[in-house]
Amino acid sequence: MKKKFDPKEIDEKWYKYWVENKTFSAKPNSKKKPFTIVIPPPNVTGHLHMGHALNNILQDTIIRFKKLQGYNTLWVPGTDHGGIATQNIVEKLLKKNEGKTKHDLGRERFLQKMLEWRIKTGDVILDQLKKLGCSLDWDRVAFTMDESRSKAVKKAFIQLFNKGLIYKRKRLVNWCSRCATALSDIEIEYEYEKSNLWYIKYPLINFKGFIVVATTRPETIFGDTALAVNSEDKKYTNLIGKSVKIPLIDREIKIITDSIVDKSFGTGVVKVTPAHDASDNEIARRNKLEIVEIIDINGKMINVPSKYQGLNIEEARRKVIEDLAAENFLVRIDDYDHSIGKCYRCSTKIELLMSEQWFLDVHDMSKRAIEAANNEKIFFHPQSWKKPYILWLENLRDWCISRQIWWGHRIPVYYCINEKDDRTNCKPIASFDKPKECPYCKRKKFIQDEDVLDTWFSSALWPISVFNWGEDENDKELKYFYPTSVLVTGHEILYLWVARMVQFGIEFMKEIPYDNIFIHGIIRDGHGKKMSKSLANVVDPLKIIDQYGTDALRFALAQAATPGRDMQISNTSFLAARNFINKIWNASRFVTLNLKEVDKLDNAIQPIELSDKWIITEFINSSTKIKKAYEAYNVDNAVREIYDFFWTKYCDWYIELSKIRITSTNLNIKKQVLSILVYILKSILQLMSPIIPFITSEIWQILNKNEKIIAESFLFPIPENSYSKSSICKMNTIQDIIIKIRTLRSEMDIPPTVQIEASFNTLCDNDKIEIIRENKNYIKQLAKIKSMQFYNNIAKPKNSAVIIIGDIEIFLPLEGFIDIEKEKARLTKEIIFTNQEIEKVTLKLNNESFIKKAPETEIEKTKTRLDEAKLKIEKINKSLNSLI
RNA sequence: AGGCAGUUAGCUCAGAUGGAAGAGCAUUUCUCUUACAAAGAAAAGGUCGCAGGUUCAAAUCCUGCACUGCCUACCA
Repeated sequence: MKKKFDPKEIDEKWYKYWVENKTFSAKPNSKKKPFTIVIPPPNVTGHLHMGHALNNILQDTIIRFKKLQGYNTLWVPGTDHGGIATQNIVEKLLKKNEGKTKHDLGRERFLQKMLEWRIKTGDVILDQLKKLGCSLDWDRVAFTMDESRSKAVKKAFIQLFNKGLIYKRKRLVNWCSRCATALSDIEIEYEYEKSNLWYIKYPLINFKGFIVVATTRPETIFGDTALAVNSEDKKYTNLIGKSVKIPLIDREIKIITDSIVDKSFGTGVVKVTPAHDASDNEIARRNKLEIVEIIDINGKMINVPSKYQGLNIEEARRKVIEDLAAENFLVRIDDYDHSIGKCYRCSTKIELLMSEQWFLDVHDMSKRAIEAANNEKIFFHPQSWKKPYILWLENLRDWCISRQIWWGHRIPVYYCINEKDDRTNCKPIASFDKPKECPYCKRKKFIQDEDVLDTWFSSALWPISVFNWGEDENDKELKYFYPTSVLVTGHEILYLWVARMVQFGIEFMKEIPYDNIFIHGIIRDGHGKKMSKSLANVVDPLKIIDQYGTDALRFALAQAATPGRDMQISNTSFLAARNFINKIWNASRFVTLNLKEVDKLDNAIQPIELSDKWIITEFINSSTKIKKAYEAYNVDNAVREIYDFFWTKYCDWYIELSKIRITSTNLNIKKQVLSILVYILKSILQLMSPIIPFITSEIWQILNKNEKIIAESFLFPIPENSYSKSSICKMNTIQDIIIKIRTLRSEMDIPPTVQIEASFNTLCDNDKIEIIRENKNYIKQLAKIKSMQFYNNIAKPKNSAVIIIGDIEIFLPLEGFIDIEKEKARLTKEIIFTNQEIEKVTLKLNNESFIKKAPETEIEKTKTRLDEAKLKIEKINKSLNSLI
């Protein structure tokens, strides 16, 4: 083994091996249970960021662990075409490079450009996933717009269409004028913005005076079709049913009532603009109001006086305010902050406007998706996400699935057209290809709907489309691998994606797409800020890999990933992880170096000494915890347990103690301890391998030479432990003594190189002293003790320090080192500390209720504490007296 | 406005079923002891956000409050 661990070389070597040997390819096998994950497909434009790294490392860890357990595991890779986001990028490039817009090229040539670009840029992110070590089955790379996935989309659409669940209707939709497309409700991000409330007079008709309305959107007065007040608002009771004139245009509208109106906001009067506001639209529906559109899809004013016609919203607002003020309609302007919807892809302000769009009726699907969670067919990890999921589904409105962009799955709906190329009145037809003949009018000419589907429509089909549902519903692979086992995702796409997959899974497969939903947190930087390009606080995982190695990155992320909690991650986390990886390397090096000197090891382990039994017992306990943690997707707990066991138990104690036998000239003794060193190392390597596959693969291979690689091995069974509790107890006694001697040495400034003597004194021999006698080599080795003597009831030798453990006194004669004053101070401190303990425990024991109500074991424990403390005080006092 | 999470050592975080406060990093002191100075040994550091309550016993359970973050929402 090399002295220095070089991750780069090892990472590359092992990934290449896995790919070449198809280590992670899976086929249906009726004799084995499947465990399946489909990757949340990253966008084709994507570059690996920390969020991806975390998400995929967690998936990889889970799937690798399941493989060790003997499951037929499959992890399906793929990418998403990414709709608007991707089109935006290519549009920008087109503008920059050729100065053209997509319209200059036309739909077909623009799509051609997109495809060219896609081929050129390729699936960069998939290559980056390889760098992370992801155990994906690379023979199955899927893309949401490839042939099979496209078939699935069409098939799903047609089925829903024919069921009457997809319909086209003119409705109020969220509109991004920059992307020139409709967006679904959840594609909007709200941001607080400083704005104003403008108070505008609406003159009453047939009466004197006016009514004042507060609004954030003065430019929309042209679209008002009513004013609304709350019927319980006494201020306005006598105005209900009266009419007012809209300022600047003098159109007449009525004052109506609606319960939605908040008496206490503004003046308690709402101007109702049904074409451009969601709640106003509701009011209009309830009150059968007219709808006047005044903003078009380009964000320009329409149906307004010519001086405003064609202005954009900002301009129109400025002008309207100016004119209102000039004509004395403006009463007051208040500062007002409110949240404004913005496009989640380009941050343009969203306009609400009337537009004809395709909608999917989600009523029944939502109901079934809610049932699945309520009936515990789907488990959330952590559970707290179940409620938001259900709440969201309960309030879900029909999904606007059409987008007015070009990049995506074109809606497979065809309209028959007449000789003049105008649409006929025949019902549109949904079909895979252009129909041959209209079933209604027998015409043979058709045009296809111009719109494409929301990206998330194809994403929602992902768990079934990757198994070729589009081509064959009875596909062998679909039958075997679906439903998948777990979905691993961040909470930001719970609604956008997860809930919809459940809906579609139940709709098309009659079965949920996965049994478990594992939701992890978002990664923040060292200061708790969300990582974003604008804040320039993005940490590039590839850079971390470069700096510290892939395993270090993986380890740090896995450790931070407490389910459902956002996490801060900074350079020190990676540094600490790198140090641990390094520790694994060095400890393994110690084992392999010594292995060289013996020819062959027996496979069977022979625990002989206390430390052997102890480490095996500790390993059994730890490995049980680690497995449990993996099973529950608590990867962070697994990491912690691994870290603790390996570093503080295996390295700090067992390896150190093993050196006594390792250096023995008796080869059998050496082999005996080596067999256990190797056994534990191999076992813990297996348990580590899901998190840090590279270094564990390498060391495993060095230890095993011609055996199967670690990724293809099966977890060792947990050995039986007949010596469990006592070995831990005994070892703890020894450790306690060693630590206390070390502490004393440190306090007395005795250099580590100086060996000292120790006398153990008791009133009578007991179990403890027996254990110490049996394992005195351990104390000698780790506490640097030259020789140990055992006495019954002797006085403290002169110039010696004392350590008290139960009824045992350890005298350390420290000629030349001991500083009497220092020792006095030390013992006095001990006394104070112990007295506090006595006080606390006595108080507890004097409490009658405690004696009466606490369980027996607890009382016993407390009594023992008191006895020990009293004994200790007595002995310390004796020592202190002898010092004087 | 509602919902959900968080508040534990200087920093980042662990702490099922209530029974003596834990880790890593940073700090201090020793040590190149034959795997490892990216290390070893040791020390210091906490009225577990605040206020009540339940209990013999609360970081842990309950209630209220404060602050932070996220999500949802029709406040014009």
